Amino acid sequence: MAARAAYYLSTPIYYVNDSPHIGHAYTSLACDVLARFMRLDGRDVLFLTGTDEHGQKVAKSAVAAGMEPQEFVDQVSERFRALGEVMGYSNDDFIRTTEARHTRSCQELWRRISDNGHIYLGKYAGWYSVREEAFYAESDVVTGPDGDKVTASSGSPVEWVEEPSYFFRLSAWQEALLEFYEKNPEAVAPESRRNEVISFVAGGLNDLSVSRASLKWGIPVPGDPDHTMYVWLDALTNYISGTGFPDTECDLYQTYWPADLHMVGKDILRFHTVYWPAFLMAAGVEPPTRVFAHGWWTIEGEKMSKSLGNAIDPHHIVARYGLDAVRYFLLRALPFGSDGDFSHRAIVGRMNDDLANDYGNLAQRVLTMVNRNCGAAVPEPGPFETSDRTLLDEAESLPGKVRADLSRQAFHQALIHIWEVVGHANRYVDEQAPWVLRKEDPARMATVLYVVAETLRHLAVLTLSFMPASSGRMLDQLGVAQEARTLAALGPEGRLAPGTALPKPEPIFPRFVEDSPVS
RNA sequence: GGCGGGGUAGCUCAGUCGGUAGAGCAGUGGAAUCAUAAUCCAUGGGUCGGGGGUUCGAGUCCCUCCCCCGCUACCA
Repeated sequence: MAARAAYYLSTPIYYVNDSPHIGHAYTSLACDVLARFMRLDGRDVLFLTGTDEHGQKVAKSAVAAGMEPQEFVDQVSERFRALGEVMGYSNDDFIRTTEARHTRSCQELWRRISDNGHIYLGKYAGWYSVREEAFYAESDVVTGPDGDKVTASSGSPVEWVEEPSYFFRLSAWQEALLEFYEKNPEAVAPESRRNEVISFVAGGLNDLSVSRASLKWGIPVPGDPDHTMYVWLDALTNYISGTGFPDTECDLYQTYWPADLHMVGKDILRFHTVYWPAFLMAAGVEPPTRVFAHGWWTIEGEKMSKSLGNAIDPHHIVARYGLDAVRYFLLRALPFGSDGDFSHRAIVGRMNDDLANDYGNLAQRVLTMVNRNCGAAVPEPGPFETSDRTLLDEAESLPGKVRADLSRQAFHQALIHIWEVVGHANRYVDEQAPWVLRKEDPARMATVLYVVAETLRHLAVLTLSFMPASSGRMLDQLGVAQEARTLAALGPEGRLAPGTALPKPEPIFPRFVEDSPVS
């Protein structure tokens, strides 16, 4: 059993200036599968997502759109909520950095850091990229084709900024951070990212500018309203705002903080594994247990980019392939943490081979026989033979494997383990040939069909978090009651009750048939 | 430049403490016919990036070179 019943996980809060694309969908999807699985496993889950709505870039976009900033962010934040509905996310809360609860949380975190002596007023002078919300050293800036200064790495225009600024004494936290990584080997994943972070911190840290005097669209610095909090301090704090901070005595905070998992894309690894733990330690707050940085998607082999205009809109692929197929593909296509390629050919392969042929057809072939030959009810099994026991044992050992896989965010491995049983079950059906037994030994046929149905029950419950709708339909077809759809109900105690009436089965996972060529 | 990760069957990748190269997909042949023309079985002569070394024996250890990716540094 889990050492702790509560489980708190978060997506990053998404920057409202971006249009939702497959990358956002992917991060949240990974969290959603974990959240659903943990709930099935009896955990008390808090799954938080939301939007990041402050910053100079947002303010400029609002102006460009002819709107007040708040009006603008209200509108664009809604797109991320809509994405959640399309993708079927089960988040418990949706936080926005423009909410009062967040402002209060941010300002209190600042106060604590400041009271502990880790913030000082200095002067910032340097190149600043509005587009990237980031500062650049002189060495990273080059003169662009138009004579403007741009960053060497991305070509974003930069402007010279010189103003008073509050600084966070990040440089003082090097040793504490290294010790934190050392004592908490699970705190940064995957392993390769952990190495990167350690090597970055070991290379020395500079103090961090955490306020902007020229920026108005943000949270005012406590005690100095001329300054606005730097966007990353603002954004990261959402994770504790969502647990009721600064009311550290409230149930929410007591139950869920520190977070069990912050899921992030690899681009924001450093903010989450260096700055964020340092901010929290400086404020006397415990840092999160684990940060997992996943990889990027390419599209048909091409890097996703604005200039190529090939960013995938989740709404389109869900409309084309179906939600559950998309959910399955995104988590099965590659080892979680690696980069992957989204291609039409690949997703169709997974849909037809794994879902329709292997899994869906297994259910269909067995349930059809049950429907026609067992009075459309769960058959009454006789004594189990070795082959029956072998399959059932394997199905019953699956929850443990999947739980272990998902505890380290190995989604693909969990699915591989589940599909090993799908394959086993198909072979079992062929070997037992219930269509022959139907004439020669109906009692044995009933046992065989029962064993497969029971195996399907395990498979469907375990795929429920990945493909909620399809797996739910399969459980409907197996006559499994809603309250029995939990990991606790798996195993011998929760076996299907013989005699339970079953509906006429319908195919669950459709094959993807290519459109006929247009002449 | 430094650190780290990679270069294994047509494609995507596994390969634990060194012991005669594996999986899935695709291809080929066969069986079966309950099922979404789905399933099952059989089938891989691959210089394991190049070269050298250690060893009775090396994708698996050591050296070196080439290429790819990530992080990071530097640019007088």
